[in-house]
Amino acid sequence: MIKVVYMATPDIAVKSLEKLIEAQDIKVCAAVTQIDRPKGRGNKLTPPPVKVCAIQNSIPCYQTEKISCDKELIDKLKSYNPDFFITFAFGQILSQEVLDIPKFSTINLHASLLPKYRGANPIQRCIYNGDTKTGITTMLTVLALDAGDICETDEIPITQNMTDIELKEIISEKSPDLICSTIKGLYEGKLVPQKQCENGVSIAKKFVKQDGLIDWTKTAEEIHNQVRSMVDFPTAFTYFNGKMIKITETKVINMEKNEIDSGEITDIKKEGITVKLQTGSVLITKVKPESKGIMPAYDFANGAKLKAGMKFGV
RNA sequence: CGCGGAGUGGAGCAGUCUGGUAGCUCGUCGGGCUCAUAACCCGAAGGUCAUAGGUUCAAAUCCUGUCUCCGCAA
Repeated sequence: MIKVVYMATPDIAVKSLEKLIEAQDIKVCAAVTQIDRPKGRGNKLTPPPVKVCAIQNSIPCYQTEKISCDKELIDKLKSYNPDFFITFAFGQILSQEVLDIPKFSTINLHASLLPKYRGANPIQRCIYNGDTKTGITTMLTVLALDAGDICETDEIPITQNMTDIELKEIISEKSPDLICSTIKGLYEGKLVPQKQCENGVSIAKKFVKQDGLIDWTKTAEEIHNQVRSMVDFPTAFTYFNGKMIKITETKVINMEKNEIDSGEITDIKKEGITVKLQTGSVLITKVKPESKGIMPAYDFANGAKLKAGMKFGV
């Protein structure tokens, strides 16, 4: 029986926890997550999804603000005599003292093909940059950011119109198997972790609100990649008549050069709103105005009295 | 009680400040035009104005409570 402690917070990591709980030869001794945080409108205190899942499955769940400083929790974790710590979108840096607790090692699942996209935001960044493939990687956790030896990887192709939400879903589905296979491989000594190649290192920073602002002088592809990479957060947006309009779905129509200096609405039809750019044209198909829900771009155009020749961004 | 916006035929909106006949762009249905159409022309159906009270001769509109949805901030 392999004893593990699972450290994770958001919903992308829930399926992996469920899988570990189901696995016959693995015992999840405990789960560790971030503390409940005020969230959403009204600042309601919300428990992290992993905690909810742990409680439903009667797994002891510990919450801490900073595990490295939490002496009591560290002692508690030691008492389980774990073989592995598993981290997946945990959101805290572990100290060497914590890393040394498990008999075998602490392994981390990272949502990129390392050494590319180390850091907090690999999933959205690869779409934003227009990559055609990404993946998930299990690695040994070391003190340096996502720099540990690679255990196993699984590639994921990124299709033309894939969004961050879809990619997250795929990662959430694929991660459980990779985690299980890695712990078993390490436990049985069949898996030998490989050093990361230091050449292709890149860092994926988190998006901030302002990253969502659409620059209409960019190319059709760049805008399309921006939109689909941040549907979940922060969501690409522009302005129309002084009000914020979020754009949640687009298509690239062409990449022809045009003699204009920024985006201009050229056509409005059922499929959506066509915006012509310096390089290419995008079709905006779904939109989310202030105070409203997501709606087809054509419906928005009808209500907002949008006409060809108008521009977004004001 | 963090700040703010919104709820009006099937969709998206205007009307609310200044109370007095339910409006606009679409969609749907029927008819016409057409070789034909997602185009155009004519006509029709469809709304307890989120909900519960209050004020008033009269409330979508003013006041109060409730529900739902959303933006910001964290």
